[in-house]
Amino acid sequence: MSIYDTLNEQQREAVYQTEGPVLILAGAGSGKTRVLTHRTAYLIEEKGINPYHIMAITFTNKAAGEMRERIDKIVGFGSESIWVSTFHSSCVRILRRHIDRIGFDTNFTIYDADDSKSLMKDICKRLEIDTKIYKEKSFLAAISSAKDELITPTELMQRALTSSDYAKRKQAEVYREYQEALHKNNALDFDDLIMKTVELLQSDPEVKNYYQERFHYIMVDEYQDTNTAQFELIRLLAGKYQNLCVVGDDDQSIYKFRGANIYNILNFEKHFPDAKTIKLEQNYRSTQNILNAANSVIANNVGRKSKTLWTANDEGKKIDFEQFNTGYEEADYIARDIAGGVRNGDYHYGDYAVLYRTNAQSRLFEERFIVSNIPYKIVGGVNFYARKEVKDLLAYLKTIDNARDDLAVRRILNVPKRGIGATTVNRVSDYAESYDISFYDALKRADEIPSIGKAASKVKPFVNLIQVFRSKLEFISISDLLREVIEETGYVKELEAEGTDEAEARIENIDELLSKVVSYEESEEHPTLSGFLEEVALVADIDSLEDDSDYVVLMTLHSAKGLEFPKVYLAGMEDGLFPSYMSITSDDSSEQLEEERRLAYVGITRAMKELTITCAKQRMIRGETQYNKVSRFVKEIPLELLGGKAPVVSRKESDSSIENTWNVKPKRMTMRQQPSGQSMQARAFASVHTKEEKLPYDIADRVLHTRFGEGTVVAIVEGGRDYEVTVQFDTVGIKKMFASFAKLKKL
DNA sequence: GTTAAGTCCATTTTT
DNA sequence: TGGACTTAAC
Ligand SMILES: Nc1ncnc2c1ncn2[C@@H]1O[C@H](COP(=O)(O)OP(=O)(O)OP(=O)(O)O)[C@@H](O)[C@H]1O
Repeated sequence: MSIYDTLNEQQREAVYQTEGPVLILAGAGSGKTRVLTHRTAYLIEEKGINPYHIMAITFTNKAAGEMRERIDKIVGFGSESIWVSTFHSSCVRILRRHIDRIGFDTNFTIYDADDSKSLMKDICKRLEIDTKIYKEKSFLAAISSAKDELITPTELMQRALTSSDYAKRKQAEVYREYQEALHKNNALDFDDLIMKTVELLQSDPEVKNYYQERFHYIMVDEYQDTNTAQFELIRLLAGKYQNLCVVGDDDQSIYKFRGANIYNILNFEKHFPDAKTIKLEQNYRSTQNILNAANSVIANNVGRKSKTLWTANDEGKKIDFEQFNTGYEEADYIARDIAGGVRNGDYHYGDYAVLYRTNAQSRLFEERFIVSNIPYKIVGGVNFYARKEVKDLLAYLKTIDNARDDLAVRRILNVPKRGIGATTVNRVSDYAESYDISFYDALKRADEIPSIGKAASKVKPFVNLIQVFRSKLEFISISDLLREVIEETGYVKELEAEGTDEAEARIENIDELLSKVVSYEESEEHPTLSGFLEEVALVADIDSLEDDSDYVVLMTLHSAKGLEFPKVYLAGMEDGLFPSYMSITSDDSSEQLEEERRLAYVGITRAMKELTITCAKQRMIRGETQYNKVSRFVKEIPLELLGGKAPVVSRKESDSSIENTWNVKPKRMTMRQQPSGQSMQARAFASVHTKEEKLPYDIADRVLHTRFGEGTVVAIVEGGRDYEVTVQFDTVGIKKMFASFAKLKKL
């Protein structure tokens, strides 16, 4: 029996249909991703295709890794030479080789959202735009959607000129400036990665030919969420052999807000007239009840491609629907339910996922889970690599690696404080501009810049520091380099001295960064600093999910796409939250509501065995209490599928008592890679320090600090749970710290 | 140039 | 509610 016998008939057809354009259109859990994996294996194993000629595009880096792994399990060889990656990573790979042909240096830097924003701020300042009226964010949004549609600054300007909209013209102008600035910095933003690749392939026949000849077979997962630029990219790459297989579900298109164009999938047969369409109809993931619920919700959308979806699985339990008075009770219920399920041996923590519409909702669950000692991991929110402390240290590494990223250099020039302020930065910047050199090169010539005067003496040590690191680069490992950066800059020391929970969380993140460097070094045969920085630039939070770890996963519905869990909670199912207030009130409300409904469909279909839907009558949203009705999507589920342990009854006895027991606040930053519940809780409690009755020192006493050395106490302020002590140190100056952290010794 | 206090304002979703 | 940004004081 071959492995292809584990597929059903339609799936097998999709696997065997290797030639020409193919659209696999199918509902959730029908094995689309599985088909792609087997199809790739089939190409290699049965068709004798060289893995080198196969490209597979996935939605996340994690999915790419998994696909490669599974192919490897089936075929046993060659999987490493298949091109499996996301759109963004693929483009970076192509551009690193060939972008010089369109006027960039191949070691361009990639700007993340933060970087783009600071660049935009500069530009608005330069163009004297009143950012109270025209917001940076709105410019960035306009530029981003232009790029998703492959619209150049010139084209945008032309469009703007035909309308009399002043704002549009401003946008086009800013777009042009923004692109020029990026070019000058030899940088690309996220959307550029795709657009520039398309530009490259369109303008350079040689490069286009090279890649067309490389990719004989191309496959794209989650095709319903591709945008116009990505479509064009695929069309170009597949232009020669036309062996393009796309896989998707129009009912799961949920990324319109970032440019996804559902017509890519709806019109696939028009784009590729000889396309073969294959539909998969059997769902292997969920129980009948769950599938029925999902089907009845999505049936309320119009203009869908017709699809059947059935399952041979059991009917399963009814969907547990619970309404609570507050979000606290909701979180409490879910926490108890999980704890109970694990206690009974029904599930492991890792079988559970809590899904919600907005990241802000994670907070209540986090607080509750800490109290209940439930191990969890929050996916999403602020990307790990976007956190201040991580970005600071990465900026050091970037600057050491090559100081061409002006933004990175500027970021760390005064971190830690070196007494270099905005004025100096601007003057150096002007100087760099007028001599057409990089910011860092200008810093090196600080003495020659007349306008900065004595500030030059402050810049010198910084440049020296970087040069010293550079000279070490070839002798020490990346992790040791990072350790030295941390040591020399006193970054962690400073945080330690702060002594707050937040600072502690930042230190943990820095440790985490260190271990990521170490694991990069271990995984790579020839680890390089540039290689590490590259890897780090495009990771999404979801990539850090580990399958074999035993923790409850909390994430937004968007992040959950493509995943599955034995038991799923859909929390906050309230009108105004989900569907969101924005979608209900906007002027193209019906369209937006359909997208929200698709999101609900995605959420419901993540569940394999059990689904719990919860909502709260009242909920705190940005400091205000909102009263919400049960989500319309819940009402679209037939009543007979719903059950509930305590449906729609208010539970008096738990009213206020719950809120009052919640006094353990989680740290401000979500920890990465939640360890076991036990140590998590231990740490959470460890941060609640007890105030000492009386301090062993007083104002004007001489004291000793483990890091800062000797100093004199200048002030002691009694705070809520601790004393805040201000000390004038002999060497490092004045520092404020909490007594219980600083552990000062009286001399 | 740095820091503390004070004001405004926005909240979907993210590679 | 709290984060981002501005203003005022050191
Ligand atoms: N022929 C099959 N026999 C047994 N199990 C299958 C079969 N096909 C798929 N499955 C299982 O069904 C589940 C869903 O498969 P997969 O993730 O590939 O679906 P999908 O269509 O990509 O889902 P989604 O659209 O939700 O991303 C997986 O657990 C997979 O192992």
